[in-house]
Amino acid sequence: MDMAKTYNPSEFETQIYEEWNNNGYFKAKVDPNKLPFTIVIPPPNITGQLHMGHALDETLQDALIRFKRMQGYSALWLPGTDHASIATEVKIVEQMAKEGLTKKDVGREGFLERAWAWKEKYGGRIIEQLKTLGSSCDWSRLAFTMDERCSRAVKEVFVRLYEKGLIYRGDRIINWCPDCKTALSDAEVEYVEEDSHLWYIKYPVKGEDRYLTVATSRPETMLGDTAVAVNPKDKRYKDLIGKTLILPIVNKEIPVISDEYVELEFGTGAVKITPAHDPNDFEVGLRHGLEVIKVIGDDGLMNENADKYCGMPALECREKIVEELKTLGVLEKIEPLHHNVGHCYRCHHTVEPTVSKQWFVKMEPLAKPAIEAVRKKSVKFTPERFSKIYFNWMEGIKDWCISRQLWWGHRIPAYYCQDCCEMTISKEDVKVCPHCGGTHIKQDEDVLDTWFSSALWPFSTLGFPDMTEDLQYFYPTDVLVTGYDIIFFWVARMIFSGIEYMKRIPFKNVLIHGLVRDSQGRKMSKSLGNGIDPTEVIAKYGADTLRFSLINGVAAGSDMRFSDEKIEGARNFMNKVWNAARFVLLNAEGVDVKPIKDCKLNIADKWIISKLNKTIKDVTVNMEKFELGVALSNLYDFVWSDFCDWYIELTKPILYGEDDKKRESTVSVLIYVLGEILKLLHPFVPFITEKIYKDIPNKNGPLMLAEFPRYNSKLNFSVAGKEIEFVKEIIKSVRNIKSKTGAAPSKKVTLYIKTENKTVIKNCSLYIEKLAGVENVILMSDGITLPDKVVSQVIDGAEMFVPLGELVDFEKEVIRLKAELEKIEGEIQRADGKLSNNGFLEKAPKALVDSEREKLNKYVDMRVKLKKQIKELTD
RNA sequence: GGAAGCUUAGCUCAGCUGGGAGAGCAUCUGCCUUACAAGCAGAGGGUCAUAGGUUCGAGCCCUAUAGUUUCCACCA
Repeated sequence: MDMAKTYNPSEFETQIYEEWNNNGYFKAKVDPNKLPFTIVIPPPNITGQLHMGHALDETLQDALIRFKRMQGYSALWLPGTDHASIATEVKIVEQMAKEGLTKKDVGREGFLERAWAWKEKYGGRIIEQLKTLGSSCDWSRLAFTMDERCSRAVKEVFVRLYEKGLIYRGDRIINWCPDCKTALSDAEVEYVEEDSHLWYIKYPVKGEDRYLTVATSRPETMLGDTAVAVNPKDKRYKDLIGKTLILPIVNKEIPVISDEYVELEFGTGAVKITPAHDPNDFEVGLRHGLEVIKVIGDDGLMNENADKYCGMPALECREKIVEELKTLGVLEKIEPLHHNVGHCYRCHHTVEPTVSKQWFVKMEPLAKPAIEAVRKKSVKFTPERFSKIYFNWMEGIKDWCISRQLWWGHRIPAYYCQDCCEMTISKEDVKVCPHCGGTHIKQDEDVLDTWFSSALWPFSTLGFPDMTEDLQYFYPTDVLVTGYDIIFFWVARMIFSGIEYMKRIPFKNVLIHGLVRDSQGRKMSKSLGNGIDPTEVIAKYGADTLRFSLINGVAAGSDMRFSDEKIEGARNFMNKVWNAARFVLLNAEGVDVKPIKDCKLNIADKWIISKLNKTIKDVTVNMEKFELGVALSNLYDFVWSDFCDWYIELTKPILYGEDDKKRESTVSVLIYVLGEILKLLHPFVPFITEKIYKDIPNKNGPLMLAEFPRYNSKLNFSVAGKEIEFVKEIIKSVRNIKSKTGAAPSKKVTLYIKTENKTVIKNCSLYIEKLAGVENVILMSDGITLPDKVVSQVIDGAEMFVPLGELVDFEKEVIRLKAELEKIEGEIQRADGKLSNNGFLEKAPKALVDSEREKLNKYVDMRVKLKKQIKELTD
């Protein structure tokens, strides 16, 4: 045995990881004799550094994949990274800015060169960090959303969708980020509540001496107004419908139209319509055939349509317009307004709804079967409630804007002929126009939304569009593990993509986990500086400690608070496992360890084996239900409470005793149970378990390839189990007596026991003596009389007496016994209450009624004995 | 405006198809007992948010209320 005296993970984690990796244990093979089990990693951004969210996500996946691998599946965990279009592009732009360069300066080619160089330099950083966490990914299949395989899949899908009429290009209102200078999808806009104002502006009616007042939160857009709308039911404005207004400042004639969309209560009930800069106005414009006039440019500055305001930032223009309206005398009033304003999810700049020519995916036909798949439970969410969030989003889904005015990403495979102006969509580069034979071809400048390639991830990484062996064997994948924050961005899109292109769902299960928050429940963020860096935790405490602290006791789907205390708790458990293993292995030295089936098992052995067997069942069931937090705490309890606190203590009298045969068999059981514990724990804490396993005798192969323990109904020894529980109660009682009476735990006492279960006590007297600090166990029978002054305790099935001489304060002892009596009285009342209730007797299951009756008898019996003891003391 | 979650010990949270309220941390007491003081033994601590209801029986199911968190929608 070469285990160090203290648990020091930094001494072995790296080495063990290399052993696994170098020996190819992570590689998944297409094996017709095995069932596949597949997880594709949510690809971290190449710009990313490992944070707690990743750590949780990857640990869950690694635990699942290791569990399934040990169960005999051909388990593939497919790793990869995401090119993260916007996020990466922003980084490159920042980097160039330091050199005083802009995108324009270096050009598209130069920019992409830099981006790829950046990817080569930093893209692997997070992969290395994943390795320190112990991730058992098949690195030979490492993918990247912009590698050749994935890019091919992207083009294939784009072309197919276009040909099917599900991708179209058109002028639509989209969300524009003036800072990132690109269009965004609806999902990429976050709404934030802000305080603003509502400006009431009087629009003069043409040829009449009256006004129509409109209310707006964005006066600068009035330059692009092409109508004012009122509700057809609004009596106030009935006569104005169809009339013409003079748009102030611009002095343009615009009509008053009627549209249901206008709310009567809000503002004045009259809405200025700016189709170019508001989604609702755009819709109204379509219905009424209104002109679309853009006044704010893509750079966030007012454009040439804004006339004298041209070139001015929109917000500044707003102030100027308000001033001008004031001088014109058409500003009626200003009211405070609290409303939601859209922001870019990447840079948090205010987004500008604007009309723009973009590419869209028609969502309705795709959403339908995707909704159906979840409804039919072909795809199951864990926890189930997340399917509601999914339905909610999918059912109200709008077309997906997929083009981005960026350079880093998959360039849209649309080619425009300069000669005939025809467009060609093609998987291959187009050099010659298929329409006119011209050669002046320009490819679309835009790239695709990052999530367009992410949506294909479960099959693009396996070889799609080719029906590769991998794709046939490993698809559909089994479980997708991710946070609830990307259900819309990613999960939903993978589901409809898988169904559309593969004709099969991409995964059977979606395991949703929550966010890792700080100890006060706040989101961990760079700006708050409250984040705990997982790489630091790994360096200081080891990956196992981190993994344990992230999983133990955490319920699926809910956020968790993470703190130093949690880490310490986890570390303490690792230390406990380490030391227990050390105890077992030290005692096993020089002993011939046999399989337990060849051992003569004693009562304690049978008890721990039964407990282990139950734990195996609980852990397995909970793993299958994706309740990893519960599974791990089952293990925690078993290892610490049952194995360490009791079984190891129970083995000591034998290990330190004289009987070699007994010692041999006890060591064998210790080794067996420890081995099983290591297997059960391995998916969660792979390093420490593999390290200890090296010293386990009679094993074959590494722990990570060992077979996961299986529940065995033959290993339930219920009689022995009950007997040990009885003995435990006796030991606890003696300890309790000592503690309550102020006697030192080490003080040896004589214990008198009155019980029907004499054999158990005889067989276990050694345990009682060693664990409770008892010198002599005396079984009460005829002819044995108790000393005068004793402290007593009544438990189910036994009465105990300990003479403690002068040490005891008898008044205190009477108080203690009376308190005990009171408890028993309470129990009797409860049981009696139930049993005197006819409803209970008639309707409750018979077994329950019987057990209540049994309990009542037991308590009544205990009451008699307690009363007798109190009487003896007070006489 | 719509939806979902949460409310259990001082703190953080478990609690399964309804059948005697649990863990970790913290607190108190006593222990360096030859695996572990990162430990051992013992103890205290809860009207399960509130009010109704269903049931023989409710922390769990139903209804309402309050507090809290989150998601969606976007009404100018």
